[in-house]
Amino acid sequence: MSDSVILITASPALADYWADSLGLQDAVRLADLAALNRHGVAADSLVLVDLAQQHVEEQDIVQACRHCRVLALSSQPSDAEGLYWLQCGAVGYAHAMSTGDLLQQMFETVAAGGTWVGRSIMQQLCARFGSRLPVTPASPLAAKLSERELAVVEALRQGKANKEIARLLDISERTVKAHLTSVFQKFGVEDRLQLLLKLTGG
Amino acid sequence: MSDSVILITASPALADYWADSLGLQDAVRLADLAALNRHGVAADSLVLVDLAQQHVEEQDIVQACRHCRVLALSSQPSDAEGLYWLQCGAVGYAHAMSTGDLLQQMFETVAAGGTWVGRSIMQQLCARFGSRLPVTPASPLAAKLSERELAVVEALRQGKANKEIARLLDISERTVKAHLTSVFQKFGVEDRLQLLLKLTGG
DNA sequence: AAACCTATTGTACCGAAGGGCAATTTCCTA
DNA sequence: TAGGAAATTGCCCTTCGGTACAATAGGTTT
Repeated sequence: MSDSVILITASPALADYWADSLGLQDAVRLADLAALNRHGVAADSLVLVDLAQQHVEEQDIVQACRHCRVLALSSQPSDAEGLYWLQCGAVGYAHAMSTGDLLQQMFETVAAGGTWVGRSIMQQLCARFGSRLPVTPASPLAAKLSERELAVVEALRQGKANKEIARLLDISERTVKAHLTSVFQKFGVEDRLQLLLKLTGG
Repeated sequence: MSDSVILITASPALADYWADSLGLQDAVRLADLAALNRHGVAADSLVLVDLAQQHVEEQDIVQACRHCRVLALSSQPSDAEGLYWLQCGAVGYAHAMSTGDLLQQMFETVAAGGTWVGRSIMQQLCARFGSRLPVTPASPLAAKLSERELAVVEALRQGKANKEIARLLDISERTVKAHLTSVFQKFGVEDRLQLLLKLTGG
């Protein structure tokens, strides 16, 4: 079981709803994430956060998620918002006014060490995961690019600069440029930015 | 909830264990995924698959996951295996001999439309993003940008150069640079390439 | 009114990116 | 064995990207 539960919302009514649904009348209540980080709480606490509040700093989210299990609850859920919080380290994301059953469900799931993620978001997460996989010799890219060019492209995909790529592959920066020039031609683009867009389907 | 439940395992004992733990004495039992795809089942069925069996074709997995909610259960769980199945579309992954409580937990989670993912796997899934967060108007980060900065970012998204952006917005190239410098700071990146990666999520 | 924020632009500097021209090496094929 | 493709690198040049140091103007907040 979790050491303690913290409810974070500016709305007393919402906190009441959560507490009633989950049987947590004695849960700690705070106004915002900043307060959580300022005062600190027992490590590994379970934190329910109402996303209605504005001005949530990314740093606050990351810090909170590092120390506690954060369950993000939005009054207007969207996949984008959910992905954002999950990437910051939240272990669950759902509608703030979910039914008691669903809240109970999520609560038990995360309490058991799992992560509660809606179907749509999970699919997006996996889709991105797939698109991030390194280019394999089996992909259509390989047909056009040489082995070395592929290596350079892979590094470029990570946002690396020519100098970094050179160090990475243990070749001179000039050679990196040579490979890139070749790749640009094969793909009909003018620079690394357009290449990246072409690769990632932007 | 689910239209029907299918248990896929070559081990009758394991099928019994699942059925007992979840109170599904009347669940359909099949030997392997191929059988599921061959005969077909009610769409959106909940499928528990024992991963002990060898030679599971990726195509079979993907096809099964497209039509049903697949809960992958391994006798020797590993993050790599879990990630593989989740990528294929599974909605859950855990130890095949998990405690009845945990099985029940997972079962209810996926029945509720969620996804059961262990902590370790979730972290890896998120780690694949690195520090790159997809930013949409729904994300808190986008709210940090001014109207003008958003316009510049939008153009950058198209792979446009500073000079083009300047013409597009009818401002000087210097102003474009000013806006970009501001955006870089707000997003914690060093150049347009990293910004793009952060925006598109790779 | 003073303080402050945003948008705008200029000049200037520096490093990164991209490419032209040319040379060398290695490895594979006709 | 000669020819060719791929990889490698150097030198030099141009353009682009990013920033430091300012300055001006309009709008908002206190």
